[in-house]
Formats: sequence, C-alpha cells, structure tokens
Amino acid sequence: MNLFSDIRGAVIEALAAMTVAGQLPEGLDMTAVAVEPPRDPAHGDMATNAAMVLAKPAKLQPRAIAEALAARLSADPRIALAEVAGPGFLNLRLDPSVWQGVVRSALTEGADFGRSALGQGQKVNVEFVSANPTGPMHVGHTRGAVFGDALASLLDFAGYAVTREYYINDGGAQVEVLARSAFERYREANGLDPEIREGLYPGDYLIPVGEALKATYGTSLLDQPEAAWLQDVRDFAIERMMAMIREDLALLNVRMDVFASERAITASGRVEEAITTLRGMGLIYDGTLEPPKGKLPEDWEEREQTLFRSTAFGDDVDRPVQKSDGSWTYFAPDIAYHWDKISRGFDQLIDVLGADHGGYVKRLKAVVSALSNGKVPLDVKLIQLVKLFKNGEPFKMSKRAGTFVTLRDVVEQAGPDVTRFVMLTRKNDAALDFDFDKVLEQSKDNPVFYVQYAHARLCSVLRKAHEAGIAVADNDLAVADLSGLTHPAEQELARKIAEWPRLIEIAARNNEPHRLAFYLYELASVFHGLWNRGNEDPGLRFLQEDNPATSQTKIALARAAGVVISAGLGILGVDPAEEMR
RNA sequence: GGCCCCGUAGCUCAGGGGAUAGAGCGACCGCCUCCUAAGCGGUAGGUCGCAGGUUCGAAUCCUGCCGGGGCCGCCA
Repeated sequence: MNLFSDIRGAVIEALAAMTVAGQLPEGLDMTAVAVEPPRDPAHGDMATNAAMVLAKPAKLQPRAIAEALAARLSADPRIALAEVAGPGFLNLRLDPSVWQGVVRSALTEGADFGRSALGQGQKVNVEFVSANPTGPMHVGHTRGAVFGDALASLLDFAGYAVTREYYINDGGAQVEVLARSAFERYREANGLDPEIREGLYPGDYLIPVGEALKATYGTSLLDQPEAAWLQDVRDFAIERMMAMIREDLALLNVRMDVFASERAITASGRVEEAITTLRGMGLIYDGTLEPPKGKLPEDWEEREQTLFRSTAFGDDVDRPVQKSDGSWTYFAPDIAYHWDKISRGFDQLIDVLGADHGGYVKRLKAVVSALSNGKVPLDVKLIQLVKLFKNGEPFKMSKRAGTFVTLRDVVEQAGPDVTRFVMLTRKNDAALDFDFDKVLEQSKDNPVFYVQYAHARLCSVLRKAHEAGIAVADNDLAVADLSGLTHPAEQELARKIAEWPRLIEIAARNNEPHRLAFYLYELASVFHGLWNRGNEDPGLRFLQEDNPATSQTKIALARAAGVVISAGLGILGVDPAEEMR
C-alpha cells in the first residue's frame, strides 16, 4: 500500500464529484494536484495543494475550492479532520486507524512493503562500472559500482525490469598497451629484464599475468615478433583482468547480468550498421571542425573527417566518428553499443559514468535520441570524485608513489556494508569525502552504524519478548490488535513508515538511490527517539513485561520499522545487523 | 573561449515550485535502579552566492553576473 497515493486518489475522486456537482468546471488538469507530508507536523498528517493549483484554471477563489473539498473529504472515514490553512492548503488529519493499517501492511507485506508498480515492467538497462580491463578498480570505480548496483535494485523494487550491464572496453588501443605490458612481465617471468617503457602499465598486478603466460606458453613467444603474439597475449591479459574485476565486484556484493564486449559488438558489424542507419537519416557527413577554443593543441591541423550531426540534438559541435585515415574513432563503438542496447528492446537506458566523462553526455544522448527516434530516454548519471581521508588528513592517490588506492583496499579496510552505505550518503553529482577512520567508528556520527543500531535494538526487543513467551513472529504481529497505537510518538513512527512507499517512487523517478540512505537515517532517528521516550515513560516501551497483548501491539510497530530498515538496507546492499558487536 | 556540476547554519551536507528553510558535527544545558546511553531531549546559530525575471507562491524554474571544481584533442 502507498498511503499517499491512496489519499491522493480520494482527493481526485472528491474533485471529480465536485465537477459533477457543478462546483468545478469540467476538463480541469489534475496532474499538478499533490498530496504530501507537510513540513510542519502541526499542519497535520498530509496536505494537498489542490485548491491553489486549480484556482486559476477554475476561475475560483482557492479558499472556496478548499472548503468545498474539505467538506467532501470529511466524509471519508480515513480523514479525521480537513482544514483550510494558509493561502489555500488543505491540511488533513488522519484517523489513528490509518496508521494502524500502515503498520499492518508493513507486517503482512514484509520485504515487499513499498514495492511499486511505477515501472510497469518497463525494461531498463543500467550500465555501470565499465572500468577498462587494464588494471584493478580504484575508489572512483567503487562509488560508481555501488551507485549503479543500488540504483538497479531500487528500480527493480519500483517495478522495472532491470538489466545490470558492464561494458568492457576491450577493443581500443589501451588493451594493446595492456598486451605489451603483460608481455614484458612474461619476459620477466622467463628471467629477462622487463622493459616497462613510457606509456606501458607499470603495475605489479601484471606480474602474475606474466607468470601465467609463462605457464601457458613457456618460452615459445620470447623471440616472436609482436604481430605474432599480440592478439593472444591481449586476449589472455583481458581475461585475467576481467577475472580480477569480477572478484573485486564480488567483494562489494555487486553483481552484473551482462558483460558486453566492445570487440564482440564491433565484430558483429554493429558499428557499420549504426553508422549506416544514421547516414540514412542524414546525420552523417564529411566535414572539418573548427579548432577548439582556448588552448590550441600544438599539432592541430585542419582535416576532413566523417562527422555525426549531434548539433541537431543540442550538442555544441558535431562529433567525429571516423578519422581522416578511415578508421573509427573511439566514439564509433559507443554509438554501436548504444544502438545495440536499443536493439535489445530497452525502454530506458541509464549510463553511470565518471564525472570526467561529462563532455560526452550530450553526444551520447544525441545518438540514443537519433537511433531510437526519440523513443528511448537516456539518463546519464555522473559520479563525482571520492576524496580519501585518513585521520582527517587528505590521502593523496598517486600511482607513482605507490599510494594507489584500489577498490580492494577500501573494501578490505572498511567492509562492504560501510563502503556501500557511505558511498550513498551523498548525491551522485557531489564530491564525497571518505574517511577511513570515521567510517569505521561505531557511534551515531556514523550513519551506517546508526541505522544498523536501530535494527539491532529492534532485534534485541524481539529476542527478549520471545524469551518472555510473547509471540512475535511476523505473522503473529500481523494479526495483533493494533488499536492501542494512539500515542503521538508512536504515530510519528508510523507516519515515517508510511512515507517509505512514496520515497521509493520519488527516488526511482529521479534515479537517486541516495535518498534511501537519508530516509533510513531519519527513520532510525524516529525509532531511537521513541525508544528513549521509554526511559521517561515506561508505557512507551515496546516490551511491557506483564502485558503480552500490549507488548505485541507495540512490538508490531517496532517490527514494522524494522521491516522497512531491513528492506531499505537490502536495496542499498547493506546487511541489516541483528546485533552490534 | 565553450560546456557541465557546485555555492544553503562556524563545518559536512539534505531539501530542487508550496506554509515559520532542515539534519549531523562543533558549542551550551539536560537525561541511565529502566527493552543496548554505541542512545535521547533542549538552546544558540541563516540575506539559501549576487541581481533581475516567471508565478497566487522561488532555496527550488529562467537570464545575467561573482566565486569554486571538472571537462574540451582524430587520446580512451
């Protein structure tokens, strides 16, 4: 159930009845009518802007509409009080039974409470990570991985059919560099001095690859010319790198449905196909580009290239797809890849990219718009940098100094739960500070801990109640008498729980999983607050020693909060701890 | 030069058309005979960068400017 959409339905129904009764003109657009939680709890449980939104088109005073609407809504048993306030808000106070209904829904629906039909089963492709298969993943990839995985889970929960996809850039020049680098390590494994020339990858992680090459090929490649071994060594090294990357993702509990290979897509003729399609639309032409403004590259030369008319879709300049020598630019496989995704029938595409790829957003959107006739929206989520700290001091990453912080370093130190939650405590387009010490702190300063602690406290209550012989299994609590949940502090928690389904839809609409992290923090805060009220007012304790029935009632509320915390953390990929150690 | 992101409390950040703008940290004052005080309550703290505009209503949308960061190439 989604209480907010239920009540909005009641408002829309009342407005329709007013139209029939001649109190409103016909044909009004109701899409802007919203039912939201008011900022100030004193304003009631929910508020609707209906009267203000409709006043102008209906040519009526907002207060007049609001009053007529209030009169109709008052007849709804769920609405205890409807009063007009401010410039025309209609504040609604809900009957306590409504909150009891929310708690019961959470208990009966369990992990599915809040699941939405918003997506209507639409096929969404979430492409994320897509780190080059040339080395281990670093912190930046970590954030992208967590974000993409959580977003995918969120969209799944919101009713989309989600595919998690990794695009392997195994077709460009950089994998040949990888091959040459690995070959040097292969020579090293055979007792020769490696020549890690400028431009090759110097990382130690290639040493085992060199050894593996030796194990497979012995000395047979040593005196061969590059042309003889390049392809085999490249494929061998890519496979090794991808195995390493898969392991890293597994450490973070990130899973992929599809690993798409640039080389496979290119080999299948998708590039030519996509370019031909674009050409058929008149979007490909031969021409020369203006030199870039600002600092002019030293070797700038005007040359004719094959260009994609991305300016037709709002890009700043047209983009080259083919070099002057006829070979494809790096952009061409990207076109083919997105064409491939469109061809696979996705209704929506999402690309999760590093913020340094911001300059490609327009051309990617242009391509997707062109190739799908504007039917498939592409949302590009840019992931800002992660700034690492240790003891409050910035922790500079440098490949040269050997302080290159990998995904594995982070996860091994902080653990997957902490890493994931912290990475989601900031909007994707805001830079994130990640302090190794703060993140491991077990106090309320650490949001992960704070949320997990709320859940652990609940579990503690459940254990104690169970020991006391009170039936606290979910199906027992779901049929408990909830009419005793009338205290304002208890209703505050129920109100927060009721926001969960609405939050899911807002977060999913905006592709913003960070909203879940913030919400869960708030929910935990309300839970801790109610818990502590029990110190002063024993009547608010969840466990009422001598009264199993009342205990069941109150524990049902606590457990409903726990259901949401558990589900929410589940979407973020964080384990809801049952006890803190 | 162009494009993108950011600018909200002393600090770190939510909120991104609705009412008197929120949270955490830091500061100050309180709360353990009691389900985990690893927690809770309260006080103080604001020109939502600046200036226009749209709107019944702008921190939120539009334009310009200021300040910070990022990107720009036949590289990937």
